[in-house]
Amino acid sequence: MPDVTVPPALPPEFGVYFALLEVSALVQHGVEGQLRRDGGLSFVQFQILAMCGEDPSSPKSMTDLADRLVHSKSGLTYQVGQLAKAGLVERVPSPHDDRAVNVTLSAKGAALLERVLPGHVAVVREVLVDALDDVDRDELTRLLGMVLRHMRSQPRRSARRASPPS
Amino acid sequence: MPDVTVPPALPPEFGVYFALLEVSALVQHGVEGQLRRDGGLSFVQFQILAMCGEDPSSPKSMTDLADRLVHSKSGLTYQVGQLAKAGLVERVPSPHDDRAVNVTLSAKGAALLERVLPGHVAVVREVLVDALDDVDRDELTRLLGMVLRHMRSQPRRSARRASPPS
DNA sequence: AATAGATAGTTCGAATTCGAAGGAGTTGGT
DNA sequence: ACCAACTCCTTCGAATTCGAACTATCTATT
Repeated sequence: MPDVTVPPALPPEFGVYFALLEVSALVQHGVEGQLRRDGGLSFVQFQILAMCGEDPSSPKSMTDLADRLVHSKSGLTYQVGQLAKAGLVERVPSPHDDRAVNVTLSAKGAALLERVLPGHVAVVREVLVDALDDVDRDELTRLLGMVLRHMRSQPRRSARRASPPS
Repeated sequence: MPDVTVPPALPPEFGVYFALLEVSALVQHGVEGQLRRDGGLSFVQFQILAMCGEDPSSPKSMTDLADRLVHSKSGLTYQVGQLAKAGLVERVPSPHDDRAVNVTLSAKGAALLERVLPGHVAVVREVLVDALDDVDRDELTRLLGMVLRHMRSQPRRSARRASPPS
């Protein structure tokens, strides 16, 4: 019998880490089915549409979308291409920066978003929102907001690895 | 200005949804870099190793892993294949069920896991754990645990068949 | 036992993802 | 005006992911 080395247990405060990952994965999975059925959309595509519809007065660049959705830029190029091909979004050259491309919802895209949203809301409610009462839900929102602020305040992705030797 | 913006069409209690998704994506992204650098592992591969090392006395089947990591079975087959090819895990036929395959850490896999874990813990701590004080972190853990229980009480992920409700 | 229906895992093709490399535009210092 | 460094986005190839179809095994009912 191979002696099984017991891997070092993680510190107990890391329960929050695993719980977070699993909850988020389960929510995404639950939502993906609905989006596919009701609108033929992948989760990422839905996120792009939702973000574009969020505030039409401030158009979103590819980089804005990639940062917020935590997606690679090349992946975004691909998905925005798919959505554009389907006539759901339009690429609009930025007036201020000739390098940038803004992505806006087309009328068709806005209509699809509205068609998909009720079912989406229902699934998220069933799977996530209804798991907690109002007080606990507000508390969870507050705590996640704190984490988000903490993360956003940290250095960008160009984080150089601190050489540990010294 | 609120920390968490929500598309106008969504009820306000859905802030928790967007916050959850973004936090989780950022944590994963932060962790991926460290895993790749320190161990040449993808996040999924690390999760598989970590889960196998969690409690060697209770071996994990492919389905166990797929359910817990919220991954497709075919994707798991691929990744376990990669890990086995690298000599990090071993496929062991289940003694109780000839259909099932259990995945166990090899000595090499356990060693790699131990080598990668300290840096991993450091990144998770920096990015997530340190965002909150002890009280808030425990509270977040508790709330996520409640959501998890709620989700798990619902039909399994594998439950997917066209069976007419007679 | 014998059958039907679930379950475990794999294989396959198609779609998606990422990182690296590259083209084009912008910025700031001189 | 110039040049270097930076940013925005796309293209490309390789790796990963999923769902559907399939084989083999288990379970429950008859």
